[in-house]
Amino acid sequence: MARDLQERIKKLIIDQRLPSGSPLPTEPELMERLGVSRNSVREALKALQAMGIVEIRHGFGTYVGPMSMAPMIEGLTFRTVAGHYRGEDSLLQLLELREAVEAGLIARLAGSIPAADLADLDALVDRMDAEAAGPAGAVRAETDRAFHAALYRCLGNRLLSEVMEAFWDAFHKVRTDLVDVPQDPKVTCRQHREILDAVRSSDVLRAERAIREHFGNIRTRLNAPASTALPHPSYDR
Amino acid sequence: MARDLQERIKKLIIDQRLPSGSPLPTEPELMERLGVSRNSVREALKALQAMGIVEIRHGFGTYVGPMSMAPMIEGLTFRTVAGHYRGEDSLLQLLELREAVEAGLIARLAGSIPAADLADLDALVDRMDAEAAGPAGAVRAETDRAFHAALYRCLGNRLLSEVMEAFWDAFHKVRTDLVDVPQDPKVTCRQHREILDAVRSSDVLRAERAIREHFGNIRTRLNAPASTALPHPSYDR
DNA sequence: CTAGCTCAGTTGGTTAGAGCAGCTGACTCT
DNA sequence: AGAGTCAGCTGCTCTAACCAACTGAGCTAG
Repeated sequence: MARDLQERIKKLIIDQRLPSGSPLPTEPELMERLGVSRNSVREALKALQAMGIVEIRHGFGTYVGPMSMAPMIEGLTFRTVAGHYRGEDSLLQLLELREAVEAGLIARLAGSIPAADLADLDALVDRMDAEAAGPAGAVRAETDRAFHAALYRCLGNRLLSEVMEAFWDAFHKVRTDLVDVPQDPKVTCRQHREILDAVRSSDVLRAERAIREHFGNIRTRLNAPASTALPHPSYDR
Repeated sequence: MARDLQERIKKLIIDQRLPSGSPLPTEPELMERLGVSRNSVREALKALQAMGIVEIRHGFGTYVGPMSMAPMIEGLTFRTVAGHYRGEDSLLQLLELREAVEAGLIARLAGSIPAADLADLDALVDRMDAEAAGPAGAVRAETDRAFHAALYRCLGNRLLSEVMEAFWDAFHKVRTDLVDVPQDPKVTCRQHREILDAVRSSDVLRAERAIREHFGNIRTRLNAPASTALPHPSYDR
């Protein structure tokens, strides 16, 4: 029945064509319309919130959610962390997934990427160089993220962008929490520039090779420290 | 605080290295251990259930979930349906995502796929032929699904397989519910066989081309019927 | 007249207690 | 010894009350 409740609320959203951000009926209203107690309504809403379908703002109301991939990040992160602690190579599996998506996309990019995006990417690689040479001696994670996001922006596929960012986020979270990955910022910069140059020159094969090399590099570094499995590394996410 | 509760339960699972299927404390036990009311415990568990992290069995107990991608399917399906009804090309975006993943994977497959898997794939394509020539005159969806699942089985990446099946499921659900896609079973069979042959002959480029052609075919059929947007096609999922 | 504060009303958040419903396992009757 | 039954666990739903966050109208002070 709880299951059914969720479906009925979803149906409400779909049937009324409610866009993201639209206000949903208040809890008492839903109680009456669905003929169940407040408790059940709340449990259904909680579940829908966990799936990103609704957004609940305390003292304000309930709204149709942004339909982002945020809940997927959380689920994926948890799954990967749990798998890692149980000795599975879940982090590597996540990396392979990222590699597959990006390698499959890069072909569509080469040659059709707008000049404006290329300029943005140039700026990002320049920033990587600066960060590598700077006091930290490492490329900031945010810069790496921005590069990969900017790369596929021109495809005009919101779902694609969000899924890739979700994968990136989950990977990043788990990596920083669980394993101490050595960085060679010079190599990182070089590989990103190679990807960019390949895309710019419309060379599909070279672009795909560059992407795979980049991920191969991450993979190598991942295996290097033998997956530091701390005895009880308090999980705090 | 509800947020915090979920985190504490997740931390419980992680810290104790509980594998999928392990029993979790009962609701009264969680009440006491976490110092909150039963209602709050239940809402947290509902949210975790929606993310696939726990599994609740009425009259039996609460268990660590299978960590499958099932919740993602649901979220993705809903997102796609909602987007479609609002006039977005969300179904096409989902298809592009599938294409990207499969195109990015096929290269790793060509040449390294075991003979046993090839035999399974042969059998599946044969079944497709039989179904196409049979009374229904169309390839069963389950057969198509099985083909794509079997193709990447040998990569030994559970996450990958599940994500791809999740994408397939979401796509299939939305397509069958929303748009009336014309099928040419002969073409479907031919394209699957071409993919299989390309993989068997270790021809990376040909395999990738075959995959892209297959998805291109689906894409064409998707656009053909001008996305039948019914006025109020009662949503029942 | 306006800027800021205050307070009432609305909305979601939490607690408590009671009874319902599904499953298991031991006990009993045949 | 086997099948039926019942007590006990488990999660599920409901009711009712109060807490906490936010909004907006109205008031007060500048």
